[in-house]
Amino acid sequence: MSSSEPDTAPPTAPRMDGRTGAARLRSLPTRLLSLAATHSDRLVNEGLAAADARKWHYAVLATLMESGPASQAELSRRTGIYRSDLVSVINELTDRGLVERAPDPADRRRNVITMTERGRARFARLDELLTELEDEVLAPLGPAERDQLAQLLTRIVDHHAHRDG
Amino acid sequence: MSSSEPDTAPPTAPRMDGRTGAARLRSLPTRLLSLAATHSDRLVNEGLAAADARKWHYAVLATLMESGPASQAELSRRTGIYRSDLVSVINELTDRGLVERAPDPADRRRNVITMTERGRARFARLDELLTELEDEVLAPLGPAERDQLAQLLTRIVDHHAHRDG
DNA sequence: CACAGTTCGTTTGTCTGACTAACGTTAGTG
DNA sequence: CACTAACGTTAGTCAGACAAACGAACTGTG
Repeated sequence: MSSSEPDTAPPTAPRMDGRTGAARLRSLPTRLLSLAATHSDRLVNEGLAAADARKWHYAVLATLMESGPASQAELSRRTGIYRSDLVSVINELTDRGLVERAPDPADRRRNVITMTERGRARFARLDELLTELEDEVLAPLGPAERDQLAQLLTRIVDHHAHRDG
Repeated sequence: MSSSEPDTAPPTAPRMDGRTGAARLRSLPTRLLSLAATHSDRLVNEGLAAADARKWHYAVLATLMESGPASQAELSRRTGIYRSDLVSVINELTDRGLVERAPDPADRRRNVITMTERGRARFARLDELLTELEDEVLAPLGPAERDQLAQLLTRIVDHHAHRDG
């Protein structure tokens, strides 16, 4: 128990380290992921809230920016926002005059969401703001490390995205 | 990836890349962090739920395992669980016979939470389970990459933990 | 053409996690 | 002894992720 570990390597990889108890707890990647995301989300949400915006606003504007007008269902798919939650997001955006919601004449089930000029300007503002916020979140990391982190996270996200929806 | 990058480094670093719109959206580290944490949390929660447990159960047991009996306030500080939420967690653990809650004779405001024998066995079980779940979450990454990820996340978490609570 | 199945927008509601407020009890401190 | 602070607890807010269902509209098949 004190120190000598048998050198017979266990078959299926041992415990992460020699760690047990709370030390293990502190080093658990899933926990670190949760904590980091919590801090990150808080900073981002506060920053955006101060500018009267939400993450979803940015997500929708960014998508419209790249792909042009789209139906809500399409926006839902591209941004990952549930279509039930998207309703109020579009409401907020129209209230602020950033997008317009109009029935699609070609398919009367759909609404076509179009960006306004104000919307484009707004996106530019939010984009800058978000750059600053990202910088704050990633403050302790250098440029190369930030890239690495992004890459690793992308691999994880892609892997799990393909497995379900 | 291809090869030719202009070596004139811009003064204040430009936009992350040449990315705009949705491509930028998809590469935002804060967003990746959120998504990865969502997937990770879901897997972990489902796995633990199948074993009639929750993340908090593991966190508390791990802390008790390492540091021995503690008051709820102390557990709150060490695990990061709010003391208001800790109440029901301890309830669940006592219901399952994994810990015992007794008033502290030395300070009658406090409860002393002590692990039972069953609790220790339970922790061992959960620890194994969590190892499997971690493995599932980090499936697309190799051992070295997992370490890197853990390190990067630790830096971020520590940085932001010191800044507030 | 008719009918079944699907898609779309929307409303409503659930569940979880992070977090605040307040209250009675108990300990220390000047 | 009066004050303040810590403790456990209850209750409640707020946001995000997600399920269920519904009417309206569209699509494909026979």
